[in-house]
Amino acid sequence: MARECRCKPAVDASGNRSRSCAAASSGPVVGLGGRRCTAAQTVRSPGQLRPPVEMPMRLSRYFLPVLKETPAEAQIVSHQLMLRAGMIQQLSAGIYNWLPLGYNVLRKVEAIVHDEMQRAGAIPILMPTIQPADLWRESGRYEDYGKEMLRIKDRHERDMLYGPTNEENVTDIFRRHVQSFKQLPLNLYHIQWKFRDEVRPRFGVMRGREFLMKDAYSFDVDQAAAEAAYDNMFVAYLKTFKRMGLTAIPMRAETGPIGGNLSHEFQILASTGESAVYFDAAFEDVDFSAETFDVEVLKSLYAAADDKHDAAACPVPPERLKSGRGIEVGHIFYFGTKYAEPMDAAVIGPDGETRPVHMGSYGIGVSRLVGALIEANHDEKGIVWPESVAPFRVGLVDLRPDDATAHGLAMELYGKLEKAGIETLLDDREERAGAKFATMELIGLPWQVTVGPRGAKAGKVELKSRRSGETVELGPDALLQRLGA
RNA sequence: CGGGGCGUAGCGCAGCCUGGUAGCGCAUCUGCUUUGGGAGCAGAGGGUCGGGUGUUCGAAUCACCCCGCCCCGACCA
Repeated sequence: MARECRCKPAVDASGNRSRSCAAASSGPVVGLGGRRCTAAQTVRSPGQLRPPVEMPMRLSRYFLPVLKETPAEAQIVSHQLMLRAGMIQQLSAGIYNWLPLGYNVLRKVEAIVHDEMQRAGAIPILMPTIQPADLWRESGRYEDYGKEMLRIKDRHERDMLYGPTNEENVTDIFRRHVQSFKQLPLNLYHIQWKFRDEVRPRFGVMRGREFLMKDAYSFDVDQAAAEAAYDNMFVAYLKTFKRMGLTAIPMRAETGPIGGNLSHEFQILASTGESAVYFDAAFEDVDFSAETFDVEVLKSLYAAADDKHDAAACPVPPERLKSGRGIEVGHIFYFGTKYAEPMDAAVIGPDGETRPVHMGSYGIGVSRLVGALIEANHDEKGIVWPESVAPFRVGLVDLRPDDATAHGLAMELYGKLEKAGIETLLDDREERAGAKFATMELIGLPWQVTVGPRGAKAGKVELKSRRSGETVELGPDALLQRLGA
């Protein structure tokens, strides 16, 4: 793990929320409309919209506690930047508060995962965080799981637990309602908080004790059908990560406490990743933007994390072997009847015979992804969000709220961006130019629009790409057009 | 769970060894000046020194116990 320098110049937090500019008090504070569909290629009916994850916002009225200084406890860059950008705040070891900016990103990631799961045919449900121990005794895992499972008692001294995963729970749902192969295939998923009492939580949300996870569970009549369901999820994962601007390499994996004999983990490549990974150069030729994939080909390509990689036994010739660092963000399993048998989840097949259902489970670390995204997208100045998960798309810098021309133009643009439903964060604080630019770069919004007296006089504003650093001067109309307003 | 370290103002730290009742930078508040890359000057506010017990005339400082957090290792979405 790359460690950042821990030198600490004696400086600190630039404040949020300086007084709001009196001159800026006209106009609506928050737009009610302006909901953008995060899935560019999907059109949802209004009934399918989830609560808005972003609204135009002015910084003087927002809650963005940015830190000028890197807190001592953060070791890796994503943790440092999440703290500095006011995204999260630790409440206890491995347990975090999600502040507005971080929560925005978390919901963006969540929305993409939801969308891709449903496109793949999985059906959303919601299972509880607290589960009765008896259910886990049925599968034998109450005894097997070990100290990672947080065991608690209710007031009646009944054994309960804060779920580290939900195989038993979903199997119980299944067995109570499904009797026939005709009701298959079925894939139920949810996005819910989990708790694993890690001995040593670290790296911020990358390895917390409480974490948000998407877990899907497939039910099929036999192994062949279950493996098709597995492949279906395999492809959905590639699409999901691609949509977040990440390259995820599927690797053969151990099944651990989930069990089973077929498993892949998905590692995204980031220079500061937790483990070294080795993979066939052929992965670099894969078009992850594709709609369809040849799963058999992808499964056959070599890829392994360092603990499973043996240079001597590696089937890939050295000149075709690539290496990098990876972060595990997803893990899929086929485990057959491991839970169905002890828990008596069975269906009647076409032949009239009753047989245990074949299952698989498919996890994505949603909260971990927020950290992983930063590991894969940052520079020395701060975060560089991919557009699909950015907390706001545009950062509008009202450079001099006291300059009538510049301020007027900034507010006009803000109003138009708001009306067009473009997620915009307006920096209307009474701060110096440097502080405003530094904040924008730290929080990493994809597009920065600077409106200052210099340009405003000539009817020009500045548009800057956070990622490339490229800057263009253009008029307000051209700007709005560029941003799709 | 083994080994190590740290808890002093919102953040980052000094003071502790050698006990005498708390300090620096940033942030915050007020005023003036400044204003395209984390401003300057002047003034102000803010701390049961993680908690408890003990030693002492006196404890941030010494001793013991507890709690919390961080790092290395074993373990993991």
